[in-house]
Amino acid sequence: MPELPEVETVCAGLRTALEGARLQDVTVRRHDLRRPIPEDFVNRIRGQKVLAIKRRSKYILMELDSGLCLIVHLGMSGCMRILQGNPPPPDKHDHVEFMTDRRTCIRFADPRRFGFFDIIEAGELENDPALRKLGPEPFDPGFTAPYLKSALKNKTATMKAALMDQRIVAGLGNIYVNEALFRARISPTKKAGKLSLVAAQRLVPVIVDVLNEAIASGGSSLRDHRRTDGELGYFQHNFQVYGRAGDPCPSCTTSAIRRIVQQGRSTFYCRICQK
DNA sequence: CGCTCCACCTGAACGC
DNA sequence: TGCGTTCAGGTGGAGC
Repeated sequence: MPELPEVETVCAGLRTALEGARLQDVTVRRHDLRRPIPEDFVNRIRGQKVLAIKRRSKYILMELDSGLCLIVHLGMSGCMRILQGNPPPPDKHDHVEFMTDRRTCIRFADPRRFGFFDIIEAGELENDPALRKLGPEPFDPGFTAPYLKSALKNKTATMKAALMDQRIVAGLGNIYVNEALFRARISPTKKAGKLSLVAAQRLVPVIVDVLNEAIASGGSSLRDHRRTDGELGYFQHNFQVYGRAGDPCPSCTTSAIRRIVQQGRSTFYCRICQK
């Protein structure tokens, strides 16, 4: 599911429910997620207060008052539900649950079990193997056209592959890479090392825009992505190319949107508008 | 090292 | 209705 905007939307919901609250009960119903949930997981975090909810790329970071940090990744199909009071019986994919001292229940459901939970010392965040290699956040002042051009220098991979690479820029996934390349009129098959500075100057702001718009509309959402309140996000209705194979290009209106496969994933683009 | 491919897992959608 | 096939947002390890 979730690319950066969806994770940011989930974080916003978690902030309201969790910041300043104490994790009174922690329940793990299945340990076999993408990374197994450690045996001592519950004991290490039960009773602790959540100081802050942060986001790095697609990772949710929960800072606890003991100096530990809970890292959560939603994988492809993970979602967080926030429920007040006594929750209904869990269904088969509700794997992890927190009950706070405010009687708020936070439920993690993940049918495909690609998500994971981890606990590290807050001071070790930048050494974490998952976080260490990440490139800049798209909203960082350091994410500029000159940065992007130099990060792509000599790369023979395609633009699609390069923008999916979290070491170049963190947080983009399949949908927003498709949308950003369309808006910047850059072909997904273009060799990344050949990107001109002018094209990079178009690309950087549209990446920021497309993510900001998705966050503003409540996190994109796919078929099965849900916000923490269980409502679907709205941005799915605004995709210009993603999932629109065969439709007329919204820009030139004469050519049809094509679907190709790159790195085993669908790419959608207009062959006329994107060079 | 850079790059591509594939596995991980389940469910939804579609074709016959 | 039912069965088989294909596809899905991410990540990271294998292998070239």
